[in-house]
Amino acid sequence: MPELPEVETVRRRLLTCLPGLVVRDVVVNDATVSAQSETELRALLAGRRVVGLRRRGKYLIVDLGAVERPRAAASGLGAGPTTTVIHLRMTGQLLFRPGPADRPPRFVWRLDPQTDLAFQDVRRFGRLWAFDPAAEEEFFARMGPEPFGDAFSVAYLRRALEGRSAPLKSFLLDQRRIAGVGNIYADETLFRARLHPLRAAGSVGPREAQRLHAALLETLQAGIDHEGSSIESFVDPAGQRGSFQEILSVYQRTGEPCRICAATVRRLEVGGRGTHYCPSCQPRRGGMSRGSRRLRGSPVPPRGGKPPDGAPPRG
DNA sequence: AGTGGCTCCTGGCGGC
DNA sequence: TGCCGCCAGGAGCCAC
Repeated sequence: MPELPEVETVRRRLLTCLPGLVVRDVVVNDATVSAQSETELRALLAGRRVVGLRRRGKYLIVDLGAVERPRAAASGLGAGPTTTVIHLRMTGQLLFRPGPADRPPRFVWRLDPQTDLAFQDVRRFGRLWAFDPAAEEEFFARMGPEPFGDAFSVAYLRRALEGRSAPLKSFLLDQRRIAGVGNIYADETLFRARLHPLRAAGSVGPREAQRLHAALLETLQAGIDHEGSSIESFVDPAGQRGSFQEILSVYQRTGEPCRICAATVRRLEVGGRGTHYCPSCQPRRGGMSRGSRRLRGSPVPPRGGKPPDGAPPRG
């Protein structure tokens, strides 16, 4: 399921071939893919050249320039530049050469020179938006900072965690706090940070917050380096699968031995989402490390107090 | 405001 | 073999 590393992988692949092409036409085969009609989308996209590819969280942004020959554009909606946004959600795929499929792509961009960019999406959760670039800020107004951006500092993370009773797992999945984290990278991040997914976000101490910050960046970067996780159906626009799923520590490894300590990986449900963790590396009580059994059963540190955190850095 | 639960959607899978 | 029901989850919506 496409999260930040998968969307970034798609962006990088598209970057090698999409910019410079001109959208000649838009075909919508499934009207639920966009709140806008095929006619509206055509008016906003057709005749425009792809001038940029960006990513915001799990959203892929395709920047289109102004119509170069205005007479060719549909009238009524102007001919200025357009920002298009695509969310792949669970099973969305942008493909240049779609394989045989039971159903037609949900939408197709017909490009010049002769190329089709097709959006295949079995579960039909994916979405497409198109709007004036001036509306972009409002579109993303409620989304939290980019993990790799300057705004996502340890200080920011500590402020965001402060006072929250929600479990860490739910906190990481909340796009208003941090952009781009989904179920796979949330579980893997908490494992790397040695934090239990049910720990209240507000119970995380300063050193734990620092660990969580580092773990998130390391986990996401590893995902990007491996060109994403192909757990269900993720493939990049050339049809290539990522390999991050081959090095997962806990996600979907229920019942298997932890790669660090050999304890059995467990599964529980948090906020309706399957959640995987190592009960030994990620103890329920704050900050307790493997081997720090003397602390087992000790009370949760008072809020704002310094939690026990003598865990050695994991190497 | 924060939090949790429900909903959408469909292929795959286990159980009978 | 065939059918039924459950499971996966991103994000919007709603209730409390």
